[in-house]
Amino acid sequence: MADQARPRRRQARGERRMAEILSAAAEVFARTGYENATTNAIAAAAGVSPGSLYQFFPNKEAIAQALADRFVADMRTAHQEAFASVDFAAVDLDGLLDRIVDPIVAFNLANPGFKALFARPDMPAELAAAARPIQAALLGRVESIFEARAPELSAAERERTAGVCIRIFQAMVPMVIAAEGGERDAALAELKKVLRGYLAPVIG
Amino acid sequence: MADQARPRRRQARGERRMAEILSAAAEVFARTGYENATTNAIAAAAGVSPGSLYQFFPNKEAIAQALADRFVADMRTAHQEAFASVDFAAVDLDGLLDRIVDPIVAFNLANPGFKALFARPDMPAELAAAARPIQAALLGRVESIFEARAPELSAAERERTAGVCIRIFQAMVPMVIAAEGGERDAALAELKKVLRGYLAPVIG
DNA sequence: CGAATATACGAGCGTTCGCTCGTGTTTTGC
DNA sequence: GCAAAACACGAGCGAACGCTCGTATATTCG
Repeated sequence: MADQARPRRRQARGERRMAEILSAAAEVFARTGYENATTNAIAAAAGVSPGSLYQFFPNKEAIAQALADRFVADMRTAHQEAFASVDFAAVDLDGLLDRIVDPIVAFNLANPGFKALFARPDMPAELAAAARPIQAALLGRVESIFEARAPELSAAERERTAGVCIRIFQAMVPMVIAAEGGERDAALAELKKVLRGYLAPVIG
Repeated sequence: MADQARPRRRQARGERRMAEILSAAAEVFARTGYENATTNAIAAAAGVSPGSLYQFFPNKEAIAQALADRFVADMRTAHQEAFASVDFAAVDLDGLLDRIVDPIVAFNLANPGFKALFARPDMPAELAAAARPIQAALLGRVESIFEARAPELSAAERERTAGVCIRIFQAMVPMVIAAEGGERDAALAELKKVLRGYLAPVIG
C-alpha cells in the first residue's frame, strides 16, 4: 500500500551514468525503433551492465519516458527561441515562416532519436502523455500568431488552422531530413510553400 | 539447395480460410499494431488454431505481406476509379480536388487496417517493398495531372510537387478519419484548402 | 576507521511469442 | 472404396527479452 520507495540519493557519478544511458537509448531507439530496442542493447551501447541500467530506471518504458522528458525540455527551449525572435505583427508572411520553420527543422535535424520515439502510431499512452504538453504549447504559440495577425478568426477556426499547420510540419520534416544537400534545401522550400499557400488567405 | 517446395494445391475451403485469416489479421493489426499483434491472436480472431494458420502462411510477415497485397489491389482499383472519372484538362482546381480526394479518403475510411500496416516507421523491408508499387503508381497519376495542366514544369519539379501532395494527403487523412461527423467535414475541407493553396500557383 | 548507501556486474529466471509436430478429420482423384 | 493430399487441432518447444538477484567495489558521512 503506497509503497512510495523514496527516491534514492544520487551521486554525481550516477547522474552522469543516467545521462549516458539516455544518450545511448536515443541512439538505439533511432536505429531500431522502440519495440525492437532491447534494454540489454541500450545497456551495452552505454557501456554498462543490464543490472546497472536497472539501478537507474525501473523499466524500459521509464527510459523512454525520461528520454521524452529530455527531448521535451530541449524542444521547448528551441521553440521558445524560435518564437521569441519574431515580432508577429511587423514581419511579413515569408519572413515569419523563415524565422519559425528554420530553427525547428534544425532541432529535428540535430535530434534524430526524437522521431523514432514520438512518430510511432502505437506509442504507449505514457509517452503520448509526455509529448502532449509540448504539442499543446506549440499549438498555443501558433494560435497566438493568428490571434495577432487574423483576429477575425473564431476560436475554433484558429485552433483548427494551427493544428493543420503543425500536422503539415510534422509530415514534411521527415522529407526534409531524408533529403541531402541541395535536395534538402528544395524540400525545405517546398515545406514553406505549402504553409504559405495555406496561410496566405488567412494572414495576408 | 533451391528447396523450392512447390506450392500446395489449395482447396476452395483453404482459399476461404486464407481470406478469413487475412480479415482477422487486418482487424488485429488495426487494433494492436504490427509488433503487438500475436499470431495466436490472429488465429483466434479467425476462429482457427495456430497450427492451421501456419498451413497457409509460413510466418507472421507473410501474413502482413499477403494483407498488403490485398490492400494494394483494393487501393489500386479505388485509385483507378478516382482518376478515371476526371477530365484533367476540363475541370477547375476545386472540382479536381473533389473528384480525387473524396474517393481516396473514403477508401481509407473503409479500410482501417491499412494505416496500421503501412504507417509504421519501422516497417519490415518487404512490407515497404509491397507498398512501393502503389505509391509509385499514385505518384505517376498525380504527375500526369501536372503534365496536362502545367506542362511548363520540369520533370524534377513535377515529381517533387506530386510527392509533396501525397505527403500532405497521408498526413491529413488520419486527422480526417479521427474526426466525427461535422468535424470530419471540416477536416476534409481543410485538407482540400491545403492542397488548393499549394497547387493554385502551379495549376491555376 | 567503520557503517551505510550508491554504483557495478552478469548469469540466469520467468514469461511471452513465433512457430512446430504428432495426430486426427475431410476432401479429392482414380 | 481407398489412398493421397489438404485441412485442422492444440500442447508445447526454443529463442528472445525484460528484468532480478547475489555479490562485489566505490563513495559518503560521522
